[in-house]
Order: sequence, then C-alpha cells, then structure tokens
Amino acid sequence: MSTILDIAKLAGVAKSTVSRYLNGGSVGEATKKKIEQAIKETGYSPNPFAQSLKAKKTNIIGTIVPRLDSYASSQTLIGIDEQLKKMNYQMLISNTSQSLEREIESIYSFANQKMAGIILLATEITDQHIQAFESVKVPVLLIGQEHEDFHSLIHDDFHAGYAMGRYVLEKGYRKIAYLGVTERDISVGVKRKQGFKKAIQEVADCDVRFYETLFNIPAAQESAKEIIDEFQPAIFVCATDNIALGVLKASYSEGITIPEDLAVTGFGGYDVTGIIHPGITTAKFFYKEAGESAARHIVGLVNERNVEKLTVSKFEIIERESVDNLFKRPL
Amino acid sequence: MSTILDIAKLAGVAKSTVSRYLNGGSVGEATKKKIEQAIKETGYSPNPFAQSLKAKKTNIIGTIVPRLDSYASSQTLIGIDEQLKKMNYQMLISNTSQSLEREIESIYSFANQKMAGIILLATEITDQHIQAFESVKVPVLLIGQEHEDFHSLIHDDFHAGYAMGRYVLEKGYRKIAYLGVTERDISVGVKRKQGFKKAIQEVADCDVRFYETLFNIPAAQESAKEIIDEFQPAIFVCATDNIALGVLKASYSEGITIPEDLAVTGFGGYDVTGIIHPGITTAKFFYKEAGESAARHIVGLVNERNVEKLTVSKFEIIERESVDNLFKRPL
DNA sequence: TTCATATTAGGAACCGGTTCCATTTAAGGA
DNA sequence: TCCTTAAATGGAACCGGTTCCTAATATGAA
Repeated sequence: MSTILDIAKLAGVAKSTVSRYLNGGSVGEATKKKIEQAIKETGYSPNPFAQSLKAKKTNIIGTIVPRLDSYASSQTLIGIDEQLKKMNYQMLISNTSQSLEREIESIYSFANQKMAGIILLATEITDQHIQAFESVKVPVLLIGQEHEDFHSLIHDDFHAGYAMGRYVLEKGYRKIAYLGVTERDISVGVKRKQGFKKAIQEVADCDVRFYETLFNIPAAQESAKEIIDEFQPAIFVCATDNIALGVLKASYSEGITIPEDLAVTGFGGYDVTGIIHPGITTAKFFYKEAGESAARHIVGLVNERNVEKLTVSKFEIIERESVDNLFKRPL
Repeated sequence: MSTILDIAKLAGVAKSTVSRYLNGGSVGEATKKKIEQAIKETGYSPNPFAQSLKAKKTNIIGTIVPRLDSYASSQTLIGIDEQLKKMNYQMLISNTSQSLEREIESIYSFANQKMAGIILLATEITDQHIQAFESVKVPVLLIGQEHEDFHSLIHDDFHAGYAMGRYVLEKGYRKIAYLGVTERDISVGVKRKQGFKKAIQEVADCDVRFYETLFNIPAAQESAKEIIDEFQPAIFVCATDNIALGVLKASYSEGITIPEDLAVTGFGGYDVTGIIHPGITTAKFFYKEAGESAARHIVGLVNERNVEKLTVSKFEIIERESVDNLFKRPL
C-alpha cells in the first residue's frame, strides 16, 4: 500500500502539497498533473485512520438497533444506509439483541470510535440512556420513541391508533379486544392505545377490553387463546403485526375462521401480512422512508444545521381480508 | 477526551510505560497502581485510530451482504455478530442492495479500511470478485457459494435437494413441477436441483418438469400460475421458501386448496413458513449457526491458523401441512 | 563486596495523514 | 521598471498511540 509520501516523491513535491491537492487547496496546474499521474500509477488511496486521527472525527454514523431480524429494523436500516451513502457518509450497525445494557455500551463505544453521529432505533429510553447521550458529545437521533431532550423521528402512532379505531368501528365492530404491549414502550404500548381509545370514546355502546402481551408470536398466540375463551371478541385489534399473527395462529388451532368468526388487525405493515392468506388489515408505517429521513436529519445535526427536534412519519391503513364489513353481511 | 499522555502525566511516568501497562509489558507494582488510578480518574480509553494507524490492522471483520431484508441474511449476520463479539472482534456490515458492482467496491473499501478479514454472503462469484480478492491481501470467507480458490462455508444444498426429492416421492407424488432459479447461482440454482434430480432418477414413472423463475414472490406467483395452467402438477418443489410463498399466493387466487389439490415445498426454513397456514414443508438451513461457524473460521484465518477450506453446514427437512401423504388418502 | 543479569522506566522515532507558517515565485498596478 | 499582493510550495509540528533502544535500578550469585 502506498502512502502520501510515496506519491510526493513520485511527483517530486512535498507531501503537504499532495495533501493540499487531495483536499482542494491551492496547487498549480503543472503540479496537479504530476500528482494525478502518480496517484494513477500507484492506485493510492488515503489511510482513513491517519485521517481520522488528525481530524478527531469520522464520517461514520453509528446506528444502534435492538434486533436485525425484524421487518421494521431492516427496512429502517436500508433507508438509513442508502441515504447516507448518497451523502458520502457510512453506516456502522451495532446489534444489541434487545439488551438495554448493550445499548448503553454501544453509545460509549461509538463515541470512543469518534462516530460523527448516533442513531438509536429506540424501544425504551432509560436514565442510563440519557446520561450516556449527555456525556458523549455526539449528535444523537432517536427513531421510534420521542424524548424532549433529544431529536427524534417517530411514527405517527397516536393517529394510526385513532384511524384504526375509526376503521374498526366503521366496519361495524363493537365487541373488541385490544391486545397491546407494555407501557414502558411509549410509542407502541401507550400512543397506539391512546389513539385507539379516543376513537372508541366517540361512539356509544362499545364493549372494549384491553389486554397486554409480549412482542413475540407464541406469547401473543397464548394470550389470544385465553381471551377468546373468556371474552369471545368479534375482533382483535393488535398493537403489532406480529401479535396479529399470533392471533391468527390461535384461531387456526381453535378452528375459528377469519374473518367470518373473528376479525384481526395489526400495526406495522410488515411484508408478511400481505403474503399470507387471509391478508391482515394493518396500519402501515414507512420504515424505509423514515430511515432515509433519519439519515438526512443526523447529517444535518452533524453539520450543525438547524433541524426540527421532532419529525413525525406518515402511516396508511391497508385493508385486507382479515376484517369483514359487518354492515354488508347477509342477515 | 483524555490521551495516553494525560495518563502518563497524572501518574508521573512516561507514556511508553502507560502503553506497556495497557499491553501487558513489564511494569513495576507501584507504577501499575498509579496508572490504574489515573485511568480510573479520567475514564481514559485508547483512541482506536491511533492504534490502528500504527498496527496497520483492525480487529474488525467486514461483512458484505446482498440484502438486509431477508431471513437468511439477518440470521447469518446475527450469528456472525454474536460469535465475533465473544472473540473480541467487531463486525462491520456493508449492504450492497444486490448490486454486484457494489460488492466489488466493498471489497476494496474494506481492504482500504484495514479490515482484519472479509466475509461475503455470496450469490455469484465473478472474475471481478476473484481479482478483487487476490489483489487485496485480506483473508476472505465465502458463505453460501463454493469456490476452489477461497475458503467457503456452504449449506448442504445438494443433499437437501436429494432429501427433499426422496421425501416428495415417499409421499407418493409423481407429477412434479420443480420451480428453480438461474444457474448462475450455483448453490440455489444448480446444487439443489442436482440433488433433487438424483432422487428422481432412482424411481421410475416420474413426470417431472423443470422451470425457472426469479427470487421474488410476485415473479414466482406469476410463473406458478402459468405452470398450473399448462402442466397441472400435483406438487411444486420450489428452490426457495419465497418461491413457495409465491406458489401459495397463486393457488389462493386460482381457488386451489393446499395440500388437497396441490402440494408445495420450499428450501430455507424461513420463519414465515411456520407462521402461516398451511405451514410449508421445507428444508431448513441453520443460518445462525452457519454465521457463528463463519465467524470462527475467519478469525482462524486472520490468525493464520489452519482452517479447512470447505465447511458444509447441516439441514433438516421440516414437515408441515403443505404436503399430504397420498398413500393415506381415502380412495 | 563486587560483578553479571534481570526488571523497570524513559526517550525518541514512527505510523500516515493535515495544517500552520514561512518562503519563493508570479502576476498586476503604479 | 519597481513594488505590492496573491498564489504556490516546502518544512515542521501535530494527532495519539506502539515499539525499539538505552539507561538506571534492583536482584542474586560468586
């Protein structure tokens, strides 16, 4: 591997001149030619460590993600990555396997590695997170959770919840099981439910019960089975698509047909909800677009441009076969 | 951020002594104490760029992946990542969005960034790949494709194909559509088919036709529709789970019931094949375990230990509802 | 006590860039 | 033609570590 000094010697100039050439300083035409020639001959390319050492900063955005094997994560990462590439930044992924402790470690580790900025695909913001973000002097952007102290990009969980509530009511459903998750997850556990509740409160005669389960399919399946036995809802409104899939599995094993005997909705817009049969009605979020937007934001922050503190990403209700129109049913 | 010089001053020693302390050289007891104390006070942690600049090497394994949003990719990445962490290495992901050109770029870029080793989740090995690997002096490991010049870890596509063939025949199917992919993908397009063919050749009276489609679900759905019209197979043996999902969609829209009117099998063992109803019979590969194994291999190569050139990862046939037992059907 | 040999510690060079500063050269104005 | 000013270039210091070499100190054997 050749160094800047090799180029300098080959071109017969000082290495400072080569450096200036590379970084757009003032260099004469004749010298430019010689340096270009030397670089072409050797295939020289600067050592990024030497550059970062001096600059005390990289052009890398560290991205902390709780898991790699989720539709939301991978789509978001793809969006971030593609947009960063366009802006000549790199993305470095740290997968924490849903360990909050590893999240904290990653923050410090990214700071130590002189990342230009940090994006956190957040599930829960603890005091430790806040302390870590404040002690490292690196720009930070949260995705998926909102926090007053930091820049964040969230999905419109509240309005998605509201729209889903309206949708379900308009289809004629009144006996509803809302299958949510822990309230420690503000976006998924609180906001979606609040939006949904608001829609419910606007009509009378609703029999709605609220339940809580975990994020994974088997847990949701188990919960659904119990709820079906005790409450016999006409519809499950699930806080995530995975939970909806759990409900689907439960209904298969109970011999309940969808949507005739039981309707189901989800949140997320995961690919799988459209692949399976019946397709699941869901509130689709635009993860990839959100990732792209996040990339632009963090680069804005890195370059100390003015960036809105809170950005809200859109959603869309996708109608599929898992919900029937009760008003159109033959009597 | 404090530097090694700050620590040296605080402890009243030379910075070379601090460096020796950090790297396990000979340091007296009293000095050790002082340095420990200074490090604790400042929270010092070495600048990785300065270290890498001198060492001309990092402890990072660059991993090139054609896409992030596939079950196989994400599981493999998780396996690599977890194992590397255990061995005190880091993983850096480069997503190429299925562009071969970007794959080549990534190889050179990783070399330039002094990666200790490179793992490529390969789909196709071109001359450009070979040239790139040979010109950078970095250890390389291929996953998913085999090449005589490089170390590789592959799934046992041939035997999985054979086992799937045997399975299908044992269930009594004889009118079979094999829905494969391009032969440029040796593992998926050639090996699986060859294994399957071998099984077929062992029995008489088989009516098997071979088709080719793309990797994505809509394309597979389209192909399946045509094949159903022209050939009316009793079963689709699909080269990937995604293709099997396409067949499923096609049969829904054609009003064909699975497995009564048409059976389907896949390869891969994607989560979704077990979530949906009917579940898809598939040859499951152990992506995460393969990733872990790959991590151990590349680290072995980096440390110039002797590593087998070719490793074959296991598979398992998972029986689900998408295939019937024709021999047990009532007449 | 003296000499040989380990241990321990410090100083300086080096890794490969960037940047500041001083000097030379060229160009333009008077 | 001479002087001022701008452009082009080289030299040296610096970023924060590691490592080699040498010197000082301690240890143990004779």
